[in-house]
Amino acid sequence: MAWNTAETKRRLKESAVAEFAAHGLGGTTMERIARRAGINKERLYTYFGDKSQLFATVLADELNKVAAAVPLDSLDGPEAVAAYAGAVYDYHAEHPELTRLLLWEGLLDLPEVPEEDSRTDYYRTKVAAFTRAQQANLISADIPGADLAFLILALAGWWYAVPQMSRMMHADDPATPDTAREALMRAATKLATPAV
Amino acid sequence: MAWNTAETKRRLKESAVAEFAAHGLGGTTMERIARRAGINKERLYTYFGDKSQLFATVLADELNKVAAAVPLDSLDGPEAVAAYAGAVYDYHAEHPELTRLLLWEGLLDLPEVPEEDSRTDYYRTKVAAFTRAQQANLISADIPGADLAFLILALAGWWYAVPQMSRMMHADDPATPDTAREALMRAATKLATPAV
DNA sequence: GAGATTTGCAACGCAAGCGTTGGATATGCT
DNA sequence: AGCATATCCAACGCTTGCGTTGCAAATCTC
Repeated sequence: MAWNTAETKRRLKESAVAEFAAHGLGGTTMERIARRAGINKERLYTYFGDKSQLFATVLADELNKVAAAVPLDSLDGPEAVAAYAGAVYDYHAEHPELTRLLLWEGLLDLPEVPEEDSRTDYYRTKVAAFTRAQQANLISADIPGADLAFLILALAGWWYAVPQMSRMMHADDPATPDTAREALMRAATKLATPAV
Repeated sequence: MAWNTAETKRRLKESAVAEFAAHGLGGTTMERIARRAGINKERLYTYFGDKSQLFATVLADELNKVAAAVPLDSLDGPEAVAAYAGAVYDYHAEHPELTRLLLWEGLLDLPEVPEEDSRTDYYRTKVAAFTRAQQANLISADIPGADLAFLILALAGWWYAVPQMSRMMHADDPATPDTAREALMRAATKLATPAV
């Protein structure tokens, strides 16, 4: 069997993403990352350094993807904002590991956020799309662009951050992914619609 | 010195809340909980069982508080909804540990949510306040009450769930607690105002 | 194809942290 | 006072999991 370092690294990182997303930094063991990948534990150390370095690497690589995630060029009205919110929601549904990594990063309160610069750039383009649409009077301007963009992401992400709260609040009439998505899009539309 | 079991238990639990909130289940050690409380580790085991039982106990006790947290009797209009959102935001600011416990609980994805019944009751009263206000035509009814209530909490909580995202999105014009609160209240008002 | 280099792994040393035990000190009961 | 019981803790055993080492197999170099 031919050497294939790149593939080995890829498999280890893929496995690390899954384990860290599922159990966090503290709950994950190097042993299990290696076993899941079907590769010896020692490879992790030679390729990625110790556990916290591996975690930082995984965060850096994967969370750039989250920031870049859903494309957003221009917003021509409240409906486009709602469509964006829906797309973000769908992205979370398709990539639960990345969402969880993002939340774990928030809880860990790291002094330095990995890849902060490039991620900031990605977010900046999203915010710019909102402010541009506001200046063109296409969507409501009574909430600052950065805040509006952030709150739209809040509406889409909260379902995944505290699923147990959703369950308890919808005890009498359970939320399905569809009803949640529908509510979210209506809310996004309202936030983006100018007040009369 | 007289025996004071109750006080000892209270101090241990207080310490456990702080440690679990700061480091999560995996990142917390029983040793440190005990040391922070100035009490021997063994007490934890006789009083609360093992680590995961202690964690469950802490969650059960503290998260009931979160659910009950901000009183909400009746909502007489969109401004009242905004005031409620602001109060929830303030509560998060004053009790960051409890917010973090809530988020950790969400990430752990426990099969059974501790104290689910009583917490559900608390949430039910919040949702009821929203649906009642909707039926009385005091606030917008185009988003189902439970979803609206849930999304209001999303707006207030997201800042604490992903502070790093807030920082990156506000890179050009940093958010302060005040601007965040202001944006949140405007958003809440918009969500609660009937469409024209 | 001999030697150097790289990739891989089983087995190990060692530290951290969980949970326990044996005994000391304080309180309650008679 | 004397016996029983409850509270407390220092010290310990033992498991888990981090990070390493020594060696084998595969690939590259000349």
